[in-house]
Formats: sequence, C-alpha cells, structure tokens
Amino acid sequence: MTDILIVEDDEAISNLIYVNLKDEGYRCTCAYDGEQGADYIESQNFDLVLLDIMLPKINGYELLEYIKTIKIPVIFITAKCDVNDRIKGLKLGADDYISKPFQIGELSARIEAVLRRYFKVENKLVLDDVIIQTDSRVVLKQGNPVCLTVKEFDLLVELMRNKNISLYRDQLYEKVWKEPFLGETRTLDAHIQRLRKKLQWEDRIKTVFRIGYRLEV
Amino acid sequence: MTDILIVEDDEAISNLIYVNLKDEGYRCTCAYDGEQGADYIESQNFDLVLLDIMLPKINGYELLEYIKTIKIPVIFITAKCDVNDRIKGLKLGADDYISKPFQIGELSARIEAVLRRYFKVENKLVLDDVIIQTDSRVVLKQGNPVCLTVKEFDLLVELMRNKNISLYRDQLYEKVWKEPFLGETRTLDAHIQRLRKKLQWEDRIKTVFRIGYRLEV
DNA sequence: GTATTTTTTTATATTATTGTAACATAAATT
DNA sequence: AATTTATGTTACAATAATATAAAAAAATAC
Repeated sequence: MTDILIVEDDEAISNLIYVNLKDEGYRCTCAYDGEQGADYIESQNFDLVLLDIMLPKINGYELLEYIKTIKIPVIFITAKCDVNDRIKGLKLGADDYISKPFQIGELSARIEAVLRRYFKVENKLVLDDVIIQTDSRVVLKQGNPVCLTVKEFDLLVELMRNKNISLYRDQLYEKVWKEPFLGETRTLDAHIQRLRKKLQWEDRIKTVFRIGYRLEV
Repeated sequence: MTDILIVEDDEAISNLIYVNLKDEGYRCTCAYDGEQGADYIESQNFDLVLLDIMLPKINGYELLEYIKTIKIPVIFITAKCDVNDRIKGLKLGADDYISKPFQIGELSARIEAVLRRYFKVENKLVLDDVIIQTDSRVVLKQGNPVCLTVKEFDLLVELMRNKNISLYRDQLYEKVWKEPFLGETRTLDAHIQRLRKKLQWEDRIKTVFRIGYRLEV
C-alpha cells in the first residue's frame, strides 16, 4: 500500500485530491499547514509527498528542504504559473511539479511516474549466463531463449530480485501465487525443481532447510 | 528508442527537461558543459541534441559547429530573446530554437517536428525473406506479394515492430482492433493462425502461454 | 440486390500448465 | 539407530488456454 501525504491548506483542493487518490488505491493523509506536515513526516513513513508552496506556518520550500534530507519523493503543487517557481522547486529537489488548477488524471499520472522513477523496478536481471527481460518476459541462457511457464517465470523473477536472500517458503508462495500458503502441498517444491532443471541451476537455487529457498550468487 | 542529449548548465532546467522528456518516452542524457557534451556525442549516438548557448568551457556556438559535422539535428535553447542570436544559431545549422523560459509542451512539439523532418518513421520492416512496406501496405515473401487482409496486416506490423517481445493478448488486440479486449472470443487466435499460414511462420510466431504472442527472431 | 471477400463467432479438438499424490530421500530430533 | 519432519522427485490427471475448421455475420464489390 502506497502512503501519500497531502500538504495543502486549501481544504477543498485537499479533499478533492484525497478522495480521488483514495479511489485509486492510495492511502492518504492530509496536513493543512507546514508544521503539521513536518509532524506527520516525522511520525510515519510516506512513499510520496504532495506539497503546496504557499502554506501557513512553514512554507513549502522550507518543508521541502527538510523532506529531501529523508529522501521521500516530492511533487510540488503550485498555483503560480511562473516558470521561476517551478525551477526553484526543482532546484530544491522536488521530483516534479503540477500547477493549479490541474486535472486529477494528470496528477495521478505524475504520481505514478515519480513512484516508478523512485522505486524503479529493474527491467533487466542478469546472473552469470542468464538474462531476464521482465517486460518482454524473455529469458536467455547463453543467448538462447529458455521456455518458462508463467509461474516459473514469476518465481524466477522473485528469486532474482532477492539474490542471496533467503526467502520464506510461505512468503515466496504468496508473492508468486497471490494466495495464502497452506503448506500441505509440494507445489512450490515442484516449481523450484523445474526451474533448477531448465536453467541448470541445481546449485544456484539453494534450499534453506526449514526456511525456504535462496538464489545464491 | 530516441536518444536525446541535453546540454545545459543550469541543473534545474536540465532536470525539468529530462524528467518531462523521459515521461514522453525519450531516453535522455544530460551534459552540464560544452566539453562534456562533446564527449558524450563522441562516445554515443544521439538522435537529437538540445543545446544551450551560454555554456561553460565550450560555448553552444562552437559545439554546434562540431555537431553539424556529424549530422545530428540540434535545437537551440536560448535565454536571449534577441533575434540576432537566433539567426546566428540557425545560420550555423541549428534545426530549430526555443527561448527560455518555455513551456515543456512547446519544447516537445518542436522536438517531434524536428525528428519527423529528420527521420521519417521506418517504412520498411524486414525479417528473413519477408519484407513489409508499411505505407503501401505491401508484403513480400521471397519477392512475391502475399495477400493479407487489413487486420492481418496491422497485426503483422504490430508483431514486427516488437520483435522478440512477448505481447500481451489484450494489449495486442487493443492496439490492432482499437477496442477493448473482452477475451471471450477466438478472433485474435484466428488471425494469428492465418498469418502463420500465409507467411509459413508457424514457428516464428510463438504462443506465449497465458500471456500472448511473440515474433521470435 | 446479389456475389464476393473479410471478419467474427461457434464448436470442437488439441495442447500446455499446474497442482497433487505417492513415494524417495535427506535432515533434524529423540 | 529410530523416529519425525522437511524437501526432492516423478508421473499423472484436471484444468485452463489455445488451435483449428467451418459456419455465420458483416463489409465490400459487382
């Protein structure tokens, strides 16, 4: 769940954003001045801050400086159409800006873009002679395509994104199968075996006894 | 993928351009002085250069002269509104100019225009003995015309433009049919079969089970 | 208005994936 | 060493997904 902090003193705008982003599946918190915004940021982890410039108590620029020290992406909301304002914001480290009045659609597009940029999912995964293109779902071993099924592919990506990390059986299963792990079947094992065989990774994919599996580099 | 080099010393502006162009699907590189710009140009192929005039080390005019020798289109970015400056730039071979401050929308419109002028969209698609002329909608196999219907042709072009990429069933359908994919019919399958048959591409056009199709090279 | 071509749909066949059962093996515990 | 618990392995069946052919519908040409 993505947490967004909305720092905006105009209640109408704040509400509008809140309602719309909530509908799109974000969890939102509203702060109505800079001080309150700072308080929230200290007490809770957010994934993104929407920040108005003109704010009571602490203004947007000041708050921005503080936020950037803790590395949360920020989208500036500015009423001013002046290019200088935008530049000032970007100079201070904002990741994007949007000018009032704006379309909600535009805002959510920018939010998505910034989040993608920040927590950017790596598209190309490589480990010795195996290359994975996550977008085109192609797996190459020594340059030759390897034919993986959907489940095998998803499982492989999950392992590759967590090289050298022991993944718990249940968590791994739930991530790939997107359903609760009941743990009385050999489904996960079977898929691990198939992966090992197809990639000849019998000793790359380690079993961590009583825990799960680990892709060892 | 279109590569754009941004040569601009003001980091805020550079970032602003970078972020926006990236969102529009361009791959961007930033250089912060003329020398760095020249280095990049030497080491990598770009499709377009955005070039500020006032630059440290090597100024824009000098760099422009160098760029024009290797025939990359250039759009000048100038802070000065002076007509003489623009004329000087255009005389030296710039393809367009834009004055600061500018709207991002204006910049991207100019970029598109210049690129259109320079590289008209790829008209000829080739894969082993099959040649496609997208403008005349002619398909040749071993030099002999193959008779494709509209839908077949559009589908083929879509596959050819995405060689080696697994295209999702729904996305592929929506791109070619330009309507939402409801997924209860075998329309797409039927067309894939006819394409396979007509081009004898039974094993070129791969089925990616539970995903879609891929034209494998 | 009829003929022809193209496209979509329907019905059925075929195929691929995936989960599971059943048993084997390995590791930990007693 | 025996027992318990966890994972490996294999084959197979259920299911879901795709292929195929032929009919129906829609679009276009005559």
